[in-house]
Amino acid sequence: MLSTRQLLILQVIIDEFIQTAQPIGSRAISKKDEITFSPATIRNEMADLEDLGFLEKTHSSSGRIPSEKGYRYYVDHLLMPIDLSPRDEQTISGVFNQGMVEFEQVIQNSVNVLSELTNYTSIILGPEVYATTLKQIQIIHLSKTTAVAILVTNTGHVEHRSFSIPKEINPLDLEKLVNILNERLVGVPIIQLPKRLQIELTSIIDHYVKDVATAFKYLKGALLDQQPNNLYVGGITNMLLQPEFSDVAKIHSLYSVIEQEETMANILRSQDQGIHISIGQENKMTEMQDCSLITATYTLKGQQIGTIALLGPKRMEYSRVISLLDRLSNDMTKTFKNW
Amino acid sequence: MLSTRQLLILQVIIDEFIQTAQPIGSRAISKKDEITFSPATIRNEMADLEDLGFLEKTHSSSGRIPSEKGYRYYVDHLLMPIDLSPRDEQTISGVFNQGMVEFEQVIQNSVNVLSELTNYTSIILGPEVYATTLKQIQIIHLSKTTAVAILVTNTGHVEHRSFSIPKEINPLDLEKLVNILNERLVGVPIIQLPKRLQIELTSIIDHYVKDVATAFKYLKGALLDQQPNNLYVGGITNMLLQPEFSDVAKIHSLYSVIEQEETMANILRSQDQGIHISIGQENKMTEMQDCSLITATYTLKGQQIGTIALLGPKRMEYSRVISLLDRLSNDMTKTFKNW
DNA sequence: ATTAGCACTCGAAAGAGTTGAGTGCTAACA
DNA sequence: TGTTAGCACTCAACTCTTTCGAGTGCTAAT
Repeated sequence: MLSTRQLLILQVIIDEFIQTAQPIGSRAISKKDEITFSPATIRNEMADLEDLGFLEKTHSSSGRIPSEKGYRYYVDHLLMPIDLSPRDEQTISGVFNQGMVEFEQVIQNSVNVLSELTNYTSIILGPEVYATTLKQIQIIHLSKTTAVAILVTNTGHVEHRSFSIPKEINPLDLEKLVNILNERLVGVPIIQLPKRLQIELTSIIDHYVKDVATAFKYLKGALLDQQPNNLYVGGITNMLLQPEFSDVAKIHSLYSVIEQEETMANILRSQDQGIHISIGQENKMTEMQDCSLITATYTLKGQQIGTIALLGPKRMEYSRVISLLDRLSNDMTKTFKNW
Repeated sequence: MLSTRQLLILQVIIDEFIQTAQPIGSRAISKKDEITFSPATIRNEMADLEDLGFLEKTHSSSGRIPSEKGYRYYVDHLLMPIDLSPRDEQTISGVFNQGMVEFEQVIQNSVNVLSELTNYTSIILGPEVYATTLKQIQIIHLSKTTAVAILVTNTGHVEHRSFSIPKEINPLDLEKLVNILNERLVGVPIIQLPKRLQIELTSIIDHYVKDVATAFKYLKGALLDQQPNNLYVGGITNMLLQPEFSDVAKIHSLYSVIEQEETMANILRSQDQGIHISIGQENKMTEMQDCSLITATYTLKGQQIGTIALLGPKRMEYSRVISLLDRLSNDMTKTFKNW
């Protein structure tokens, strides 16, 4: 459908625009080494590319900038995977070779390295609760009337929640109860915990061990209203460096979406396995429609347990960013597998 | 030193400027109910106030804006404490009446309510380590080779850290070790932990229980490199709403300071007991010299254990903000005391 | 001591002119 | 027939001027 020459021109324009954020004119294109024809020819081709919807003008006599359709075509057909630069390679290796043994540490480091290397905003959705299972429940008494319940998952994640112990609860009952819970719930996926606690155990405990029923009622409250916040964001201020966000209003609306953890988590959660790119209007959130979002997933035992993403202007360095995300999601997957 | 009339004019100008962020002219001042004299008189007084350094002009024929000296005088002499508005009152009561039992919850809620009510950025330094003591150490095995060490403080704070268990370590030794540690270290202030671990125990363990020495060597590593991050920030994007920060460069430099948790923590840590106000250049960080920082401290057992702060433009609503901080720090102190 | 009056200042907004990087179109060329 | 040189045209960005008005300081009158 597009001639080789048109593809070449489209590629040059997008590559150049990604670097400069400025409209590209025919003369500038003709100066490129790989371009052997004159500005006039280029102008004709550009006019055609514009008619086809791949390019846009900012005003009637301006150079061209890529349209969203242009980016989409570029990403789908023109992008060739590049190897990571030695520097990127080294930085990432450095992070993953330091022998991290904690989930949050891996994620936190990944968020940091991503935003530092790219100057975009990186967002990582932590391991999904349905892939992690309960390792142990512990109760630790802080005082006569307060205690903290600690929940450890197989991924090394620790959730805790303090609660007050009503007078009518016997500390021994509480201990007994925790033992029962551990017996029955260890290995259960976190996501099933509320249900399991609610239905299965309530009846069992009512039957077998009447005396801990009251204790259970209180402990359940403490265990249930966990809402694990597993969204990690890095390099938010990087957006301020992008010329497309020199407008405070834009920044503000974008930040307000990122701040809505629930919304962002849902967006990342709904991503398919592998690498996925949303350009501009392809994003559902209107506030993100000046941006591109590139996501990759990482897995544990073949099951997708989380998503890493980069948010930047539409003129992102797609090929580099894709390589980075690919490398990072693999490294994460590998790291988790080794545990 | 200043006449009543001058004080009145200074007060009107600052009050007005706090609302509008626009220079105030003599005519506008004369329209105020409490002002009974003519613009010409006001102009004379304003010229005097400017000579004394309390007011500034943005250009030679503009109205006046308060200088930093002006704000300082206002804060020191003109501010009268006001009662919280019913709405503020209600919002804060709502937060503190919900029976929170967890340290982090209290702080997180306080940060949120502060930034929501004020539209400034709120920063809270969590309870200082020297005021919190160790409640318990726990080791939970995740797999044959990995475990997570959990550290609970008397404030209900939980720190955790995964580590891998080298082959040469006997799990039983590890357990024995944890028991020993708990026996000896419970009640020790967190800040002394590294020292205690390092010096006192190393020798004791070497003496008494040779077999756990190796285990200790590894566990120590896991316990020592905790750096509790106890800085909570809310409403960072609020700064974008202030007209004095319509410039992206300013925002960026300000954000970069706030992001340096260590720096911010040190600033908050060095605050005196009670409410303290730093206006503009009074702030040490150059990036914050367009801002005012108002801090209040909260206590546990009479000892100052943390700081809450509001960061905003120099034309902050000082009286309201002070009332809010005062109320909030009291509520926090009270809440912690009740536990 | 206060104020009315007036000349003066200066930023902000609006308009005019200039520049230059870009275009589209036409006609000549290989 | 595809390519290119040439040229008129467009428009944002910049600069320069003008106008406007909200403000001032100063002086003289009350």
